[in-house]
Amino acid sequence: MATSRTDPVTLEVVELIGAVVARYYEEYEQAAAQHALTGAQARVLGLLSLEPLPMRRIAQKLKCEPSNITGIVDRLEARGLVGRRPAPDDRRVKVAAPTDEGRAVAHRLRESLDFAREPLGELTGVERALLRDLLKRMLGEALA
Amino acid sequence: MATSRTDPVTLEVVELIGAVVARYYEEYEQAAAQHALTGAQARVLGLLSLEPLPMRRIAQKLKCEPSNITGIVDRLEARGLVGRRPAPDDRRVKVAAPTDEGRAVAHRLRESLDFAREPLGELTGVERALLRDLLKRMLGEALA
DNA sequence: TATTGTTATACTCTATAACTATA
DNA sequence: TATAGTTATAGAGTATAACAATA
Repeated sequence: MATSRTDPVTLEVVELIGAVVARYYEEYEQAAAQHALTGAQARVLGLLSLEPLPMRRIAQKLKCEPSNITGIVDRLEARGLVGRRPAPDDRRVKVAAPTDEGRAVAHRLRESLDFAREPLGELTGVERALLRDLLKRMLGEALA
Repeated sequence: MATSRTDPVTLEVVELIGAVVARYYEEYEQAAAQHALTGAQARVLGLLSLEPLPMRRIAQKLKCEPSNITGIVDRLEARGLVGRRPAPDDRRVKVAAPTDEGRAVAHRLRESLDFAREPLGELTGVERALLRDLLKRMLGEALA
């Protein structure tokens, strides 16, 4: 197939994906700031609102060093959005979980993340399904 | 049309876009690190390799405060990748431009940004064109 | 006076290495 | 001894405010 890595359509798609990434990131930071959170704090809170996690697991999900998570959770805890509790079976492990207020903020945060929803309104249902399938194939096994 | 902001397909697409953004960002940082650059430094160098720019214009493009650009360009200049020169018509303005080595690094950086190219190999030419059109419509006027 | 770039300051995120408490 | 979390440290990005040079 005509799949040179530098064919015009491919380069165009690469540029468009760059634009999507820039816009998504920008709007994510703005949404976080509206709740007086940094991007990293918002990401951790969002993670924990799905499922309480040990510190080390948070670091794995965010692909950063565990030592960084200490400070981020510290600041979320100081705001009353997150709490730590020792795991019953291994007292070395500390599980971070959102408070009721933390869950509420995480929910409002998701609501205000209109980016990928509002512009999707431009597309018909069939087109959105098509886009979904193309993105899925593009991401391939990396979805795990 | 059945365009509720919370219909299942829309939510799925939102999640997929989040995955694309995460992967793109991660790989961008890695590519930058391979050249001993931070993400911000790589972005500025990439911008300047297209066109020399006054400090203030760089800040506008990166959507950050001008005071931040001083340090980023300082570090690129210390590495010999970028130079500053006063604008002839307004000596307040300093135009940053890549050196020959800066241009070479920017070029290699682009080469190593395989993300949105390699996985696009999964798609046929027709599918890539389809993806391009969908992304274009999604981004709408924001492409300016 | 207004604008460009810089400096000074404070905060956050990041990685590395050393430390503690458990296991 | 190994592992989970933390602390200490240093570098980088960010915003804000004040400043110098130029317009």
